[in-house]
Amino acid sequence: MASVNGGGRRVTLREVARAARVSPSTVSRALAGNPRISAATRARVQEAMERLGYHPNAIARSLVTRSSRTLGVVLYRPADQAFSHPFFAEALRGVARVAQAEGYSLLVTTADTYEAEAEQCLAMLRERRADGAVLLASRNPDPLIDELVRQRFPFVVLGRVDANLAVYWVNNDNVQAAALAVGYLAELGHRRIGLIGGRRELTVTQDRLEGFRLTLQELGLEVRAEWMQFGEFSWEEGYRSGRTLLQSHDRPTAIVAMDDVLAAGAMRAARELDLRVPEDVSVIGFNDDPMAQLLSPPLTTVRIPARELGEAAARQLIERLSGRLPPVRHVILPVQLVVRGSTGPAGP
Amino acid sequence: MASVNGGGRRVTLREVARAARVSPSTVSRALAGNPRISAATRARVQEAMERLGYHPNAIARSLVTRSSRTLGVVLYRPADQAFSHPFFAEALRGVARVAQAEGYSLLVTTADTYEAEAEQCLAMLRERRADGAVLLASRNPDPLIDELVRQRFPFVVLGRVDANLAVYWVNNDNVQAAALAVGYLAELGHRRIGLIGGRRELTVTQDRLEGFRLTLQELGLEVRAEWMQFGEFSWEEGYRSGRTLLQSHDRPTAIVAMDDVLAAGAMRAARELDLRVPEDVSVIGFNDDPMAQLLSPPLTTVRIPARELGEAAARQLIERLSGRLPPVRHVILPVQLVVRGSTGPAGP
DNA sequence: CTGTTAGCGCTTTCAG
DNA sequence: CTGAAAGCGCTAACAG
Repeated sequence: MASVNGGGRRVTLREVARAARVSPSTVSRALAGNPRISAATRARVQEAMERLGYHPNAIARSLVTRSSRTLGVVLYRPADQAFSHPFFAEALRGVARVAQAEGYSLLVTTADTYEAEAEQCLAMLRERRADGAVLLASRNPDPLIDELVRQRFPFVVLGRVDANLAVYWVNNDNVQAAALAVGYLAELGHRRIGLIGGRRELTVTQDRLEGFRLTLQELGLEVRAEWMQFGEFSWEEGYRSGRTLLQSHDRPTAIVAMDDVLAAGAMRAARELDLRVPEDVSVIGFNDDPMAQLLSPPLTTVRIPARELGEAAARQLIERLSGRLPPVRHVILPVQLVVRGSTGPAGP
Repeated sequence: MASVNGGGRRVTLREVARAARVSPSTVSRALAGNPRISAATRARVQEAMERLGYHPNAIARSLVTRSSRTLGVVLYRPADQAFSHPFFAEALRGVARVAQAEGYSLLVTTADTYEAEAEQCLAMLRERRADGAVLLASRNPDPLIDELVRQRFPFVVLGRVDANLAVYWVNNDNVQAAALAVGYLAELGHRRIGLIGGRRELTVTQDRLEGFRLTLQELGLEVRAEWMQFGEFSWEEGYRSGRTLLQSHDRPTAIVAMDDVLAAGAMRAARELDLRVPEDVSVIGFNDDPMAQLLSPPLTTVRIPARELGEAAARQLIERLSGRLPPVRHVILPVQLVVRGSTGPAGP
């Protein structure tokens, strides 16, 4: 952490050049590690840089290279709780890790509405603040994605995208993930299975819903509208939905919650209604948030590799930016059923 | 989301000027809302900008204004779990909200070690990628803070800072917060009180530890080294520490965990050892993470206003950057005891 | 191997 | 009220 220049004026490349008695371009080359430069001059330049406490101005460099080496991250936050949601936090961590390893910075945008979010994301790219973007979710339809495609901005989506669009995305098979959950509950003997879902415009909700319905139908089980509730990905919504499902006369014996946070809310609702988990009602979540094992009973869940998804997204985006178009445009990561204590055999 | 220019080349201010038959400076003035410009020309320029789909290049602007209108956020992450920790997530959300409202972007850095974190933070500022930084935690001693002061970079710390340094910070009174927790447990009749703390180099740990000890001494209660455990702010550490404390022969009847995540781990340890909470052991946490109310029993905790702290930090930094030095350099936000089910009277 | 010459796209005096 | 000129700090041909 050695430093020299004490606060005020910054040292410029020009001054280093003067001090080292070379031209600016030579300093620039030394900076870039250009091999076409003699060991002697390189040393002189190095010495001058250190003596003067020089640090290159990234803004100036960006202006000429037309690259900020910055990745924009867009958090869709319909409920104004994006950072706090464990899934997004983990995904973000994955993005951050890869970005950092590749020498990229992260510019994070947030907004209160989808429209504002979209506008900010576009502004970030148009104004050259970021070289590309990773969208931490997708909806269907998604005007932002259409616009990004039209403007030919580089971006990667964490989620599903209309197959007609030539867009990079990373995802897990959410249809199959939901099938896994339903299949497991059916194996345990459950025949009345309820659902607590996220916002219907999100592709993740749509896909898991499809997996849910298809599997119920395949197994010859009932798909009842009043056993399905949708809302924000918050525990309050899970709680509200849980109460609704569990208070109905003909209540389900098992609940598939599309998110561990929703599942936690549902479990709380069950407790308040004096229903035991899993004896009276089984609950299964998605994600395998760290919190899942801390609930009592510990939550059975379909593990979604959030961090890995974020890492894969960042990696794809960076490869795309560096011109190496990866051979595949899509990455699908596997999910895994994690059985814990919140699920059990159906009652008689 | 209207757009014209289709992907490739970007429209520059110069081209707008040409199209509107004015000079570049006039376009620049129109952009800045400069009043010294006639309504007619302004309209012509506006029209040209829209017709060509012009968007100013933030990088070029930054180069000349010497400001990126970007705030750097530094996440200290000794345990490589910063994003995922509810407290940091909430604080970050507060920072993001204010930044966005004031037209600032957020550049987030992460690293695996404290040293790397510090280096990246300095680089961010030296290279002019960010105008200032908010540090989401503080340690004592903290070489990064010393260096930032020496380099006269604008920054705000969320935490306590050596009183000799003229540094902006926002914090809560952690000594008092811990006193609140211990006082409450003592009121319930507990006389053997254990502690699960975070890393000892963090000021938050140091302050809460001081409040813990002082209050025990004032109340004439024992301060036993073997009743105090320290580690990362992770539930695994809370679990490990909880087991250690609760397995000792002469175990405490109450535990102060310096963080809800630690408390959750401790409660899990209690459950595994067949100790009931709160009948056999009371547990109290800090923060009031959303998760706190989902645990069973719901967690008693000292609420720390994480989001408000983040907001205050961002606000201070922005005021500092805009030259309006706020009258106070420090902000202290109040905490609040939230009593739930994890604490109860001491056994006989 | 090194220097010279032009900019990157914008803002900002300074004249008019 | 508007334009001309001069950079912000750096990189990148193109010569030598």
